[in-house]
Amino acid sequence: MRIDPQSPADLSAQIAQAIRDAIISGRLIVNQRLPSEAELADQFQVSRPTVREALKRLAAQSLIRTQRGASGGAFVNRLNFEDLYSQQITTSTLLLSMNAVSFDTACEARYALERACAPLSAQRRTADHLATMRAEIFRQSQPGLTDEAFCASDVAFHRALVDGAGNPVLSYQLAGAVEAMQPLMNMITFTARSREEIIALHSDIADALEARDAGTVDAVLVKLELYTRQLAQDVAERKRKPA
Amino acid sequence: MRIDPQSPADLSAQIAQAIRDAIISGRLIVNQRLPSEAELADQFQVSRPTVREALKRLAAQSLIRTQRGASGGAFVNRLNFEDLYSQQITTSTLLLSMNAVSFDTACEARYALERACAPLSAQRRTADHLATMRAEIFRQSQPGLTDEAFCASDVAFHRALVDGAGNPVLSYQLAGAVEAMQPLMNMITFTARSREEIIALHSDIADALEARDAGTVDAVLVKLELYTRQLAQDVAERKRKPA
DNA sequence: GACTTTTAAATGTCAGACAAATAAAAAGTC
DNA sequence: GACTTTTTATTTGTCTGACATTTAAAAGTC
Repeated sequence: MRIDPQSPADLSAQIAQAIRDAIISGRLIVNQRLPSEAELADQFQVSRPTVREALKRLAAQSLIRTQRGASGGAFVNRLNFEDLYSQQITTSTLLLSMNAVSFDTACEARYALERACAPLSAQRRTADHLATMRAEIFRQSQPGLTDEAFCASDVAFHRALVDGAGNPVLSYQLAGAVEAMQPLMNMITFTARSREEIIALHSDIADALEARDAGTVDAVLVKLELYTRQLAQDVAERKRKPA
Repeated sequence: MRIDPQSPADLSAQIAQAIRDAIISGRLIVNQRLPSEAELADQFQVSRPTVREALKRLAAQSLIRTQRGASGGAFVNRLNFEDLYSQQITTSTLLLSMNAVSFDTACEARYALERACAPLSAQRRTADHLATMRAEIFRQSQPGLTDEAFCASDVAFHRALVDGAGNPVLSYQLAGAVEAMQPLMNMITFTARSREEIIALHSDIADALEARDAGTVDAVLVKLELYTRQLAQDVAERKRKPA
């Protein structure tokens, strides 16, 4: 692992990249301890604060974890989906809030992904997944529910659908898409409440999944997508020309 | 923006989270300049190195960029897909190489996502996308091509298919899945060369996309998935019992 | 007015120090 | 000897203060 002191890039960025490469290439393996900060500083011929900045960069990507104390140090982290979920959600939320992608584009991607999960979920969903979905549908039909709680339940419902596919990669990919849209969906439900319709569609999905009927699930998801995008469009128009 | 000095978490992590929250909530908007490191240190009542570690964490996630010199500083970054692609690829590659997910699971997710793009791509692909795909097919059929180059071309082909959907979110999600599998696919093609079959399937896809026939694209992708997973399984078995 | 020089502000880097946590080793106790 | 307590060494977390480097704007010069 070497760096180029003449490079215009920050030393800490170079060091982070060098260590990252070592992890990706397998020269550093999971749970292996990196040299101490002092040793790394010596090795790269930089000061300890510079090394620390590099390590913080890697920690931000969950590539390493650090422990204090004797026999502490920085260790190569085994990536787990928990960490990745939250990062994915943060990224997706920002993409939407910064207008880097339109709601329509995000919505299309979200339902495309969800429909990709549907056949797998119809095939593999367990009784647990079904029970979760039924429970969320029941919660959604409670009259006193706040809009926020309804949206959270909506997210949980779709989460169960996706998890039913039994593929953590798909779950991870969709976590961002679904959760990132919650704030915007919230805004929509505030103005255009139509819970009955959504609940009915959710019930259709649960029924179809119970019957392992992938085709129907897909069809209902298409309906739900159209409905969502229509609502978003209505809200957008109402905003442009407020009565 | 406040932090809790009593919290067990690192101060730099807390500060990073506080700034991250401010960006997500919209209190800090794109291209807005953050206070200087000295001001932030004063505001959070910590030292400048601690602030710097926090900023490096955010920089690692592409949330901010820094400029040196007068009127320099840290600025809220508009997320762009270029940055996100490479992060996604790094993450996906590590997930695979660390055995956090099996090749089979990754493969299933990858083709599920790709099939989700197929109908959109059949509808929206431009002549450009088709030309790219044809060019890659032609390259793949050149006899002198190395295995690495064949794989790279394979990636480029599928990239064009996905990009044809015209949805950057889907492209971004798939970038990781497809590119991360390249090294492993490489390994497979080394042992079980069967380029003709793959090229034939690629041609079928291009033809179907030209005819805007989503159903056929989907069917061919299913074939390709089965073929890929069969190959992977064969290689795995051969490894377990090496003749 | 156009060009050059100076200046100030900001990040990048360094050195050295101390605090706090932690595990291992050492000492003490029964 | 086995267990508990204390000590110690190691390592990260944080601070202070300093200097180098970059850069844009201000000042100066022709």
